[in-house]
Amino acid sequence: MKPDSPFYAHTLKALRQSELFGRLDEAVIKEMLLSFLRETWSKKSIVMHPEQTIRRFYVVISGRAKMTRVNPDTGREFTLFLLEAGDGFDVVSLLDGKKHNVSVIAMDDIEVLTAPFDTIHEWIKQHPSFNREFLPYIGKLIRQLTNLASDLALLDTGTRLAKLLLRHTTKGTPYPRLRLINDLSHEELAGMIGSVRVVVSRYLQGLKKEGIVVARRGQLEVNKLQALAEKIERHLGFKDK
Amino acid sequence: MKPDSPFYAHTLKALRQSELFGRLDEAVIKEMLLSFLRETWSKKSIVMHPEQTIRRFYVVISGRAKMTRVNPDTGREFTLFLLEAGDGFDVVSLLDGKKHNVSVIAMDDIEVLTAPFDTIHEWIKQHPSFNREFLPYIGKLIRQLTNLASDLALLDTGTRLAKLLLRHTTKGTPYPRLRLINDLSHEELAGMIGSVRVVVSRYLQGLKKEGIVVARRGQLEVNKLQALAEKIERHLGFKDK
DNA sequence: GCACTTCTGCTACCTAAGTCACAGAGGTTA
DNA sequence: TAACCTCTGTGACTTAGGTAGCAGAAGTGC
Repeated sequence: MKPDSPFYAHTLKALRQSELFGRLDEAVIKEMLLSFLRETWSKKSIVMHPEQTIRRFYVVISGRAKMTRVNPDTGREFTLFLLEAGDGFDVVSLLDGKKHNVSVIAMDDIEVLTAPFDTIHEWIKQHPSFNREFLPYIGKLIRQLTNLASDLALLDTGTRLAKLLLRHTTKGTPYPRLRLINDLSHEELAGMIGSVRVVVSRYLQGLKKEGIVVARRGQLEVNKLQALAEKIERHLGFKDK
Repeated sequence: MKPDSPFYAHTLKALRQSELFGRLDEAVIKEMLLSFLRETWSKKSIVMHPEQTIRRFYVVISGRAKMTRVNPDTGREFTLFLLEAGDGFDVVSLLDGKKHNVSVIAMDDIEVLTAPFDTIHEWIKQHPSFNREFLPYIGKLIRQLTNLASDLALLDTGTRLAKLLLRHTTKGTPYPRLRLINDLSHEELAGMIGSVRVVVSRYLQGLKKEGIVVARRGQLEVNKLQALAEKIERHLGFKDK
């Protein structure tokens, strides 16, 4: 992407705020941005399917996307990651060069940057500072995945849902705010905790009746942050979040 | 570990055969080995608990260990990784420097090498060749975890068990061999697929009756590799293993 | 060789969480 | 504004997978 592009300024800004690029020297970021191509994808479109995982690396600039895997028998979809501005994919293929059986689907109209794997590999080699940001980012990914897996193995659906909500709630004044997932359908929420629409609906009813959440079609808010946290604590002792 | 140690030779050999160190120059391996300390741990002992994750990095030289997380309410244990010779832990804390809520427990009498995080970070910085081996290794970890999580979310217990067995079976002549997990108790196997002893026993009975596996106390073998694979295929279309 | 522990198999039972089906509310499109 | 689609709520039903408990087999330690 060239500096004279009409999108240059806000794209650069997004990179500056990202975990992967934010702490790099201005000159380095700009150099990298030169190698990136900008793409836009409309809501619900498939940004990357399994066959394409080995080609290019993507960075989300605006909007949300989900990385999913589907059970072809039942048609059930499981969301491995919710990707937002600053997130990159697919990290696995980038690391080991092999195909990865996941799809990435846009949840909003989104903007992404993309560059070939070779370019990223070159950056890792040439810019120790980039490597230094990249490694902790991968650490965060693994952390998320270990939590996801052990939650699935050890907790019931109600607790997993409560954790999902808690994780995305920020204590705001005067009210807490549910970030990033507040407008998702029950179907989507279910996909994120490895369950099914009906079951999520049921549990949400429970939370509504207790006054812990407030919901209307496509809009969810957490009302009693404390009560939500207690609900989870009672069911387990994990502190790792 | 100094070259005159009685364990030097076979430790060096183990490193040479490992994924992380195997392809490094002889001189580099030897230099690294100098910084490592050797420890031994007896079966069932806790090699590392959550509080210790931030201190040192470990590499397994011989024997097996499991990385687990426990639900304090139910006491149920879930095995995130089975670690064997060549595997390192804890990668997450190494990458982001934060505590990680996992324990590592020896499943045999084991030997490990250990070095402070700073040392490993230094290697990553100083030895591009090490970084080059390290990144794909992390890729493998993430791959394993995404599979673990999506299997838990999308597949039934029987299929997960079948996949566990298949994954550790090597086509040998004249018979296939079940590697690494052939002597584990049903309890341990259950921990690896996020289930419970009784349920695993049940499914194993089924497999025995079909002649797919042969088992006696603490000894499990796969007899009909093909049949096992078909059992899984029927239940899903994943090719990612 | 005996006592003790660990593992396996099996039965009976319970329940969380799934499927199916339908109706009405709320948005969106023509 | 009518027709359509998507989302949510709910009831009835099924079932996979869990708990509890016990007995005997197989190892282990003394």
